[in-house]
Amino acid sequence: MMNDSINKLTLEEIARLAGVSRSTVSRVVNNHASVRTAVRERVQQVIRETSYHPDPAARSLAGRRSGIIGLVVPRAIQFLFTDPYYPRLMQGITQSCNNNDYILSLFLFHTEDDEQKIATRVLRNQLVDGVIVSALPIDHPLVEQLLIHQLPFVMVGRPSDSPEVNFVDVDNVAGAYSAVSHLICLGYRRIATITCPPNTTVGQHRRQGYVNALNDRGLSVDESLIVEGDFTEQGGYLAMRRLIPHRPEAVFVGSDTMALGALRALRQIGLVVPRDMAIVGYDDLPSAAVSDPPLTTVRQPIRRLGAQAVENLLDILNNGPYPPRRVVTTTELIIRESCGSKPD
Amino acid sequence: MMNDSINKLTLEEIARLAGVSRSTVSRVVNNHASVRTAVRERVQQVIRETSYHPDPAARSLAGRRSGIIGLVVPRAIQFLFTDPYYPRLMQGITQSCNNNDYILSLFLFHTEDDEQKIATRVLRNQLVDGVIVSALPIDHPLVEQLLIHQLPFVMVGRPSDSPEVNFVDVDNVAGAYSAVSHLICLGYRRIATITCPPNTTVGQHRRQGYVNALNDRGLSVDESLIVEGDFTEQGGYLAMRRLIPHRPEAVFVGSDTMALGALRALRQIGLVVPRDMAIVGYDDLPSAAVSDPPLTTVRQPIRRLGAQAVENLLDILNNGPYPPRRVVTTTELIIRESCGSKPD
DNA sequence: GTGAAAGCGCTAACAG
DNA sequence: CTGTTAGCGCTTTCAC
Repeated sequence: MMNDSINKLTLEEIARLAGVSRSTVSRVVNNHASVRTAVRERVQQVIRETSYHPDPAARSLAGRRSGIIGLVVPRAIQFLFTDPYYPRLMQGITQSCNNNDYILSLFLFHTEDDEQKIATRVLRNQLVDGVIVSALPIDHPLVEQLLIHQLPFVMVGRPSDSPEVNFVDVDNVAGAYSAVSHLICLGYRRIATITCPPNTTVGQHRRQGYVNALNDRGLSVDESLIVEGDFTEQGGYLAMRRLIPHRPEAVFVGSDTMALGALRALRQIGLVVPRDMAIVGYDDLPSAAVSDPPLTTVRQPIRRLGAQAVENLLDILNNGPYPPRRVVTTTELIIRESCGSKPD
Repeated sequence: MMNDSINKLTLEEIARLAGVSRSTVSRVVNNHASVRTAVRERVQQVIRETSYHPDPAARSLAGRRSGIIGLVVPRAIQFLFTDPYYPRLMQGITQSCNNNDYILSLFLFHTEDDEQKIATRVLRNQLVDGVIVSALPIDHPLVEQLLIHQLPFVMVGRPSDSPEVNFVDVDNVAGAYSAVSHLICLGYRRIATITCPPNTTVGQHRRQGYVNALNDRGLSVDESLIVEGDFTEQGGYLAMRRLIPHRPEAVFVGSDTMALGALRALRQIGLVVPRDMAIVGYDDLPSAAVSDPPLTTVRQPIRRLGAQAVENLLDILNNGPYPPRRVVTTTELIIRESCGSKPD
């Protein structure tokens, strides 16, 4: 009655206060070029004073975009979600979302039913403008579904093939290579590896790096020194137990979490790292620095990967899908105590 | 031309196919009672055949609800987000969201700017129907803001006072009490504690449980045996280093993550747990079971807390805010090796 | 460069 | 119990 600020703020209202039309305000809000500078500034002024924010629902109904992107974690890898890797990835993702006024929705599928039901909902509706999917087992159907529905997406980690798929990843072959090379330089010859699951590209790439490093130094690959892990601590523990009878001098473990399990297996039977066996991990999770002994490990910039994935996704949203965005960043070998050391 | 399934599916379209009006379809979709069974079934049939899903944007524009809830992690506790506690909490939350066709958005604030900007956006717009906030430092302004804006919310962990605030929590006083009592039963007398930050209710409650247990057994509280931690591994490490000169026989640590740091401090100077000092943690994170030695700890049902928070929030959304929903669940003492043991 | 007008797909009175 | 009718707040042609 005496104060119109009680009215809900709408474009209309801002238009009235600025003495222009609704369309003009919309243009200003959306940065459309064709608005006279004077007018633009007046409108912006009003928007600031009223601290007006456009209604996202109306926006996504009228326009085509929701301002939301999704992070999809399929059931197949849900058990990995508790790995410290994920919180860091999400930190990177949200940081970039915050910077770009985008919102992140989290889709964790627990059951097949979830996966079915929600996937449909997400894919068919314009609920999200695009999604980020973390690395998947090779040939996981999700990729194809996303492709079919033409929902823009960026994968964190590398897809198996599909030259169309956008991704951000580290060079896992090189990362593993650097770790194993370092072990060789230190004088170890009988070097084993606990791999990531072979049905993942990271599993394949890190194994390849291991093999390459051995080959390049003229060391032969002994299949009995290659044991499969499953990304989990327990998996690392079990793998190490299988490895122990083969008496490796050093082990390159495909992830820090598994390396922690491997350390536990060694400790349990009284073997001392690195005196009795050297260990190198992968990821450089926070726990790697405080394990016993501290882990030498291949650092990957997890937060940055998350942030980069978002940036690429938004770029695709704004500028179209071609060419595919494919970013490969480098790793860094962090040398701590678990690999032993010898003076040069 | 020959196949109308190419048309975008709308309420209108479903109505046409089922030979009813748009409103009727809407009623069926929203489970409004007043629809004849025969009609209802016919409509449902069509919906199934076409696998129609209502447009969430239109829905939230016309109706009042977005079908989205938020998980808010303010900057003040962002550094805790990497704690394994969070992934588990999110698993519980998403599980419950999935079951109720709700979507979770994640709001991680990294900077003050974020906090300002996004909080405004979230709070003022009907972007989310409600939010879940994880435990906050006492008197964190977020609570008041949410209250003022009347955005429904449920806190995981206990608010400082506010009888209006909905929350789910465990009985931390009792949890700590059970841990310390157990140490006393084992024969320890000189029992220290590494606390959670005192500006949190969990810090206060767990400390209270510690004090109560000592008092009830006629043991006096020695302030030099109470050291503050900050929830982090490093914090636990530093706290233990301060504690060591006072030679406690046993330490009740306010969280597993800190307990891990405490173990590291002891290991570093060659003290053996539990022979030289007994340790009990809190949370029962996965890493507690595989630490060296495995941690005796107070288990809280983190996933369940998350799921429960969502259920309460949705209940509030559907049935109004009164009475406040306040759920307190119990903890369970998990006895492993770090506390030592004596035959009865 | 700016305004008018037509929806986006749905919910919610209001009639009947 | 069901249909008709207004919008929800915004984007977007299309004129001017």
